[in-house]
Amino acid sequence: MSIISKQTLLRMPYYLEHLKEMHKNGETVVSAPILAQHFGYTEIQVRKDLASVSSVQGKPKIGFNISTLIVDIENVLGYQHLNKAVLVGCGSLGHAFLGYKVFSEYGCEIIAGFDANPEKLGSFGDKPILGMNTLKEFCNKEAINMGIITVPAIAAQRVCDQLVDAGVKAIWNFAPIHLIVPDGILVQNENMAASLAMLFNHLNALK
Amino acid sequence: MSIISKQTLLRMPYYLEHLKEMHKNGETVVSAPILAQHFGYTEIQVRKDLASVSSVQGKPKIGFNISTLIVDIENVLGYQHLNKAVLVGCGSLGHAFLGYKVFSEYGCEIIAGFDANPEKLGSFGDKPILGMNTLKEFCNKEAINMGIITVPAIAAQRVCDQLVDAGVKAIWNFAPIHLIVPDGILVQNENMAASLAMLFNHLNALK
DNA sequence: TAGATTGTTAATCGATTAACAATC
DNA sequence: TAGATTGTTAATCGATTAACAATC
Repeated sequence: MSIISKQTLLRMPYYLEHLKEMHKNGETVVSAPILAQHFGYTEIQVRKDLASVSSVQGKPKIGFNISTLIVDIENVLGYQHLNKAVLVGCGSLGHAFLGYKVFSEYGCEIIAGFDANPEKLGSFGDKPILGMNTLKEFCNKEAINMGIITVPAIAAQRVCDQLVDAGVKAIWNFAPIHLIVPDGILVQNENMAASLAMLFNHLNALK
Repeated sequence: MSIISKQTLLRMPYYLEHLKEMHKNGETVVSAPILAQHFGYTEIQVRKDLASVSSVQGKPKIGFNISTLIVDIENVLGYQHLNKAVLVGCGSLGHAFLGYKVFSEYGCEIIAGFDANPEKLGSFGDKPILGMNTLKEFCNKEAINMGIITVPAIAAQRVCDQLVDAGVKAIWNFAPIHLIVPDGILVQNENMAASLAMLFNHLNALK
């Protein structure tokens, strides 16, 4: 187990999903070449990826124990315990995330939504939707260090500042805008516009 | 205007957003150092990015014309015309996307949703929700070449196969699974699990 | 033993950054 | 002209791939 590069980390959820599938099918060991073939990666890349997360060395001619690998990857991904988060911006995307149970499988539990619009306050499903004036107090009380931004671009920087002020250290940003944050705060951008750009670029190249 | 690298392409939506903001504020020219400072990029990176998309060379001591850059970037990103897409999987995330008007600003128009569950068929807002048995015919008739997958992991590969069979050439995949596709089909993965992994990794490093 | 798979060390590749000459 | 900003060519860096020895 060595230091894990960013690119390796991004591949881990795919390995995890597939290993769980294999485990369900009763398989117990897996080798780098097998995984490489499935994913269309090179053998060497898979071997390096596994080496960087596995708690035990692989066995020549055999490979890796699937159950052990699953636990190792879950640890690397931070799935040991549920990480609490707040979400700001309860529009259509925000609502979807509040009701999206899949996040909890990835170790993330959204415990409350916030919105600047008083008409949106109340609750959605089992999650409360609170006013922005209570954000800081809430985050402090609940020891929240992750925030999700699903507001329009124009409002995103202000919301970001408020989250930082509330003590949040990691921000998942769905607004298509570059956020300015102090050192030590991580902004993970989920830029739909950028993804669409990749797709259109591919389609245009076909013509 | 040269060939645009993948990384450069991914930064373009952020430049575009900021340039539109500057334009709205009445500014007419912008230089690489100005943009670099805003985004926290290096001057040289911004200069290379702009050089690879701009239709005209920048002017020493002045910079680039904002309006021209905006048009150039929109062309690169494929925003000239609305690209039609279908969405498969009308759960909470799928519903959110069907109602998410922002996609149209990024050049993407979802014209119909599809679902395997007969109870979900009908419509959502102004978008029809159709059965999977009509997917191929619909895509052919409407000349659709982009599909969005928002089904659970377990169903994703089968849906992917059906989209490919329906003639789709670009797939935007929200299921946390590696999809196997023939050559020439682009899969753009939007892996929420991977993003969360980056965020948790950062948080864990703080402890 | 033979062969498949492992881990390690070196080479390649793409992207970023640095150095510098060109220009308005 | 002087100085800011440009584009270009070279160096660095991180990630991927290749080559190869170790091992069950």
